[in-house]
Amino acid sequence: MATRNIKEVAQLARVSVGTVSNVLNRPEIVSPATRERVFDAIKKLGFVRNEVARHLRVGRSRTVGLVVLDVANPFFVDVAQGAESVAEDHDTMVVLCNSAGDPGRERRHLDQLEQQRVMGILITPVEAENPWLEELAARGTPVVLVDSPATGLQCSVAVDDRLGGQIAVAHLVERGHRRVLFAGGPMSVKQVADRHAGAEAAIAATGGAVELLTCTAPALTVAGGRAIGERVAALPPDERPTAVFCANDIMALGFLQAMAAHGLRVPEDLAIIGYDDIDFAAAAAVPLSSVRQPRELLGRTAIDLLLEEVAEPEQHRHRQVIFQPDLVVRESSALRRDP
Amino acid sequence: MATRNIKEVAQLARVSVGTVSNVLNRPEIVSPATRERVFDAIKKLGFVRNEVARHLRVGRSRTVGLVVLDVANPFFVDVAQGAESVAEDHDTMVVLCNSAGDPGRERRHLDQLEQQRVMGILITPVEAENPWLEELAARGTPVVLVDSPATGLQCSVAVDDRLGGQIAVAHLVERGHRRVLFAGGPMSVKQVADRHAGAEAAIAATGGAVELLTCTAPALTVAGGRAIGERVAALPPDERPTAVFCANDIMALGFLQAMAAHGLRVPEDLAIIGYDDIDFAAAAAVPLSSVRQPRELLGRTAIDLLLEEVAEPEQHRHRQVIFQPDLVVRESSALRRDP
DNA sequence: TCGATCTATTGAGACGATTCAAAAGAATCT
DNA sequence: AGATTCTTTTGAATCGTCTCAATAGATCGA
Repeated sequence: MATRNIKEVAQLARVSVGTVSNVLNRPEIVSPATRERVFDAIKKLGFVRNEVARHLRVGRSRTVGLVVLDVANPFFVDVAQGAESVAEDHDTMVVLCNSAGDPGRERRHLDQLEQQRVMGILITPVEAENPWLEELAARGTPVVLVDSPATGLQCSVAVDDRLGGQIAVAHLVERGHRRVLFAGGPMSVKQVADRHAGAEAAIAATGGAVELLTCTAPALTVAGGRAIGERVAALPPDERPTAVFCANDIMALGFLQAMAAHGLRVPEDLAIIGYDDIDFAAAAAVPLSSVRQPRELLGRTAIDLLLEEVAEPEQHRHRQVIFQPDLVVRESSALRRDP
Repeated sequence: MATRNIKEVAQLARVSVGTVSNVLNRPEIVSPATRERVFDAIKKLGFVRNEVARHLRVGRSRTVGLVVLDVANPFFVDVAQGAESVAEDHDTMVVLCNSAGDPGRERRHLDQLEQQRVMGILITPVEAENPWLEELAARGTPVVLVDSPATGLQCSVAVDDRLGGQIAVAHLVERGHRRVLFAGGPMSVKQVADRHAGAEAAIAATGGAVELLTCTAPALTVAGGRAIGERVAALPPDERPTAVFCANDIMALGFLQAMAAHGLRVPEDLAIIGYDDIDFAAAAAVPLSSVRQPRELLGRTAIDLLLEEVAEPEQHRHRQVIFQPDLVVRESSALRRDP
């Protein structure tokens, strides 16, 4: 009930409010005796500094917003943890927002964050083209794109998704598969489109020897993967692909569930490879092959770029950082088959 | 760079700041003509309301903090989603903070949230006894305990963990196991202690026919579960338990990995049951039996209680809501064995 | 003892929005 | 027209903290 303010502390310690503020912010310029007196008063009253007022006055916030596509996807949790580990060292708070792939929710979160005058925003945008984001940046909130390459107007941190798609499918081709399915989500999601493009490139390199099917779910979720799995299981065996490349691991887990439910064996009847290499991939019914991304590093780098921009807004040059993915082969795609 | 304020808008629209504020907050009392003029000015300037100043003046925040034990545990992600779904309807933001089971981190998050003068805090505390939390509440920030029963001084939402532990172990006993291991974490975590107590109760009910071993890891993580699994695998077969009850699902997944790594079959050599029934449990190498908790409901109820307290602080009576867990039997404990 | 320096403390504006009593303007009635 | 009521608009005060120029007090040298 009783939220004390600096004035009450000043009164009790018999000093001016300016002195209390000094004790809080530059204790070294205050004489030890008064400092002690002020600390006592603070403790006695249970005074807690009002960061809202401070922020209003100082004009600079100590929180950054992180807007992710799906908090239920451990990939983003790891990205968030990477970001938070750096933020912590800078006495900064990361607030995690979930757009859940919905542009409306994303927009609402961005509005809120801008209204709160956060120090900056890290975001994995729902849609590649986002004029709203550029306006936001133009109005003065630094934005760093995460897991999505920027066009030069902003900083970004990403992993080469095209390359990732390529090494995934090249691996399946190398294992002897001649009929490969890409199980993805909305192509409007840049990551999906890029991974698909990589897959196509790998197929093209075979000179027509391998066929690529494409099937998309409304969202990159366990349910989405399961739904595609159901459709595949329903196909006559000779039309069925022998391998599937899922746009991410949680879809792959869903796909795997569908296979199990229909008695199809992985990798004997059908090989699976996912994307992200989340921890649960290794613990799946059949340990999943996957394309690994440096998840925490992604988050750490993103906030590094942001802090850099905030520290020196004038001489800051936007940068696009790109990491390389790599392949992790596990049981789900380990089998070599004769074409 | 250019963050406009209400004054600039007022200037451009040739009205007073009071009128701009009215347009923003009670547009109906402003004449249509001026309202239009103000909206135009807002759009032209790209004005975005400064929520910080607003909050300072109004004294009430539109954000609540949610401090969880482990964001990497999908259980808490689901709780968070439940909370957020309700918050959204009240135009409120949920900021998710991860204590990662560390009292220091928890404390720092609480400090920050209090300094930000959040509307309230939902928390799964690291330690059962937490005087700090009570002081915080006494100073005026409403607190609701999540997944941890309160003593009456606060609101809380929990699931009966003792009952959960009991039904889990009773199920194993019923399946014929006579040597059961409880794989837990620090007993200072209330949930762990309660589930363990439930397990003991189920054992006691057998009148000495069944033996309970207990083994704890430093944290309720995949790695923790794997570590305990390693130790179990290293035991001579006749000393090995035939069933294990893990304090949560992610530990169970780790335990399962260790079994697979050492060629022990589940459930033939050893049955496993977890806790939480996270989505990944059903998708595990061997689909996991688990004790299900109403995860989203937990989050929704918690924020309901908080909003209730905030709405009517005077006549609010603290309440302790308790839900019942239930058993989900899957392959990992399906086998009946002869004692 | 009187300045000159240096150190500690003070207190009056900001910061940007909201509120509300009061003023101004419009509309209605006699 | 003048009085009365109703509708709009105004602008000063406020929220809690920080900043910084100004002041007070202490220390030192001559």
